[in-house]
Amino acid sequence: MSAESTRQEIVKAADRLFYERGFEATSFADIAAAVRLSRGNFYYHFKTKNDILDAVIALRLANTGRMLEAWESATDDPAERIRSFIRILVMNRAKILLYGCPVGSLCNELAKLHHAAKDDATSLFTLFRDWLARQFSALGREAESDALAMHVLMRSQGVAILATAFGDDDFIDREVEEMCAWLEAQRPAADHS
Amino acid sequence: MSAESTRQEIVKAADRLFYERGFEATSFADIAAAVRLSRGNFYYHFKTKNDILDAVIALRLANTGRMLEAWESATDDPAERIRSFIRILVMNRAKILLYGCPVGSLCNELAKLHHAAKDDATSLFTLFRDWLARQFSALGREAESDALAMHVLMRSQGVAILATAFGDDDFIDREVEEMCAWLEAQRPAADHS
DNA sequence: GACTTTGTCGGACATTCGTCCTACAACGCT
DNA sequence: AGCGTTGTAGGACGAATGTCCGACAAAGTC
Repeated sequence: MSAESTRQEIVKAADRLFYERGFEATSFADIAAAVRLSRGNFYYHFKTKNDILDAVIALRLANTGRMLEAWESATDDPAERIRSFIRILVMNRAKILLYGCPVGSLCNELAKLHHAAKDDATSLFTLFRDWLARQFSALGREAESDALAMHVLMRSQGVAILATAFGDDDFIDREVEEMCAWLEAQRPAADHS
Repeated sequence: MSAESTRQEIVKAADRLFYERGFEATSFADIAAAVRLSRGNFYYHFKTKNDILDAVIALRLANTGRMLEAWESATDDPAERIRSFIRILVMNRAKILLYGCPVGSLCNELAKLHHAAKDDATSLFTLFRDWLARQFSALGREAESDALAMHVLMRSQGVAILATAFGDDDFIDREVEEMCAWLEAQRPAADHS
């Protein structure tokens, strides 16, 4: 097995475990067991736990970037693109009910730990934020595009938190529907000048 | 010092530390140091870490209950009562920017840990949820009162998460204002029958 | 066929974790 | 004055933590 592919296996396993258990609660031994490597051997691939965290964030940034590009290629309609984002809540409902949002929970944990990588984790949000803002601009809401993007982000975070806390499946559907209705209402008023 | 007052000191310190650092990341030694007690002596007051968590949740339930009663005594206007809830985001902005929402982050962490006390933590949300639902009922929205309560809860959770991630002070103000505007729009349509 | 490189293994390390016990100081009661 | 209760101190316990090292198998290079 090449070093690079082993490294990727480690990062993939760490990505999953950091999401499911949290960063602090996941030990070297847990990740090692997940990829069936000896615990000590980790030192060869990653010097510290923070190095793994950096690699996981980099992986998520790359994956998120690809996902956003795919949504952008799928349609020219900005509203439909935004709906693609909103539908994450439905697509990933099973995992969200158990573990919440990977980005939100990581940012929250790193904030509490005053962790150096907190800003890197936040940049995952920034990726979504800027992409959503571009879609709202394309929708003709240039002036408020960033505020609208933050609003969409805010709603999906809130839905994820409550869905996890209550384990409520239907709540997700209701709020997603309401979010889509809100989105339709955001189309700019027709210009009668 | 009586055992009871020492116990309360411990629970108060644990409450703060669980909020600021998270449950898992807070050790017996941390709490002991905060109340200037020897680490080993904890066994006299609390047999296990879970016992402390239970006591912290009980304390939060009691404090939250008192807060809701105070809001209910302060005014007869249900909308103004709901605004009292929304204003938590402004009142506690400093701590929220650093650590997020105490309830949301605790529920999320306990969910990831598959912790037995997760449902107890969720009952903190339930307290707010039922109280908010009663206010919406009093506002004349009986049929949708629970959904509206969940919507308010969802928004405040989302605002807390993003405010923490971005450290954005103004974002809180903007979303609180928008939430109040949304609330005004929730008054039932006048009955013309 | 000797030599270097690459990736893995098993375990050592100091520390910290949650848990638990024993010894003792301070106090109220008789 | 002697006694029992109550609360604290200090430290022991095994397990687990993140970090790190030396030995070694497999593969490629000369």
